[in-house]
Amino acid sequence: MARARIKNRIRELREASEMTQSQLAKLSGCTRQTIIMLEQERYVPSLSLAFAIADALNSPIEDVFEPE
Amino acid sequence: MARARIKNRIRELREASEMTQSQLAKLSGCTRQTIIMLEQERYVPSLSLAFAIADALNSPIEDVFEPE
DNA sequence: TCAATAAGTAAGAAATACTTGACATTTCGT
DNA sequence: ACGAAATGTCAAGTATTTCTTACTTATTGA
Repeated sequence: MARARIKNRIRELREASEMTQSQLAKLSGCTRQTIIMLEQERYVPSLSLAFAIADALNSPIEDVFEPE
Repeated sequence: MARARIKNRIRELREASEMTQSQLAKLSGCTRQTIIMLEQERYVPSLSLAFAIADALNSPIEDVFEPE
């Protein structure tokens, strides 16, 4: 559908919380590869993963993700 | 990964805005089928579609979607 | 210098989201 | 009662996300 890109502050918020990629992956129930891909903005996550990550980062979705 | 279900208020908000499924589909850049599936909570949308729909409904994401 | 930890790359498989098209059913105005 | 508009169902195919596995590189500490 060629939908809009979405930027995220995962790395920024993760480092602010002093978490490793592995820790965030575990907390949000995905793999480390997925976190890497997301931090590099190689794809847009599903909404449920977005919620899980926002939760793990103690931030509302809109703080973590932003459409360009 | 067996991620959490997510409830949504798409139908409720769409009807409050007096929009048909087709109109919402067009506005948010997806098909009518997709809107039907989402209203029936048959699957969880991608984050970008979620943003597009929330936008079309003039509501923040957290108002439209909620993890169970 | 060695081992362990953190981050990155890549490729294929599996799962899920999304589209297309065709047809059925309900609702509603005239 | 009729036709049109809105909603729903089904199935098949495409696109995208996510996982798995395996290997690389850099950093740090004992």
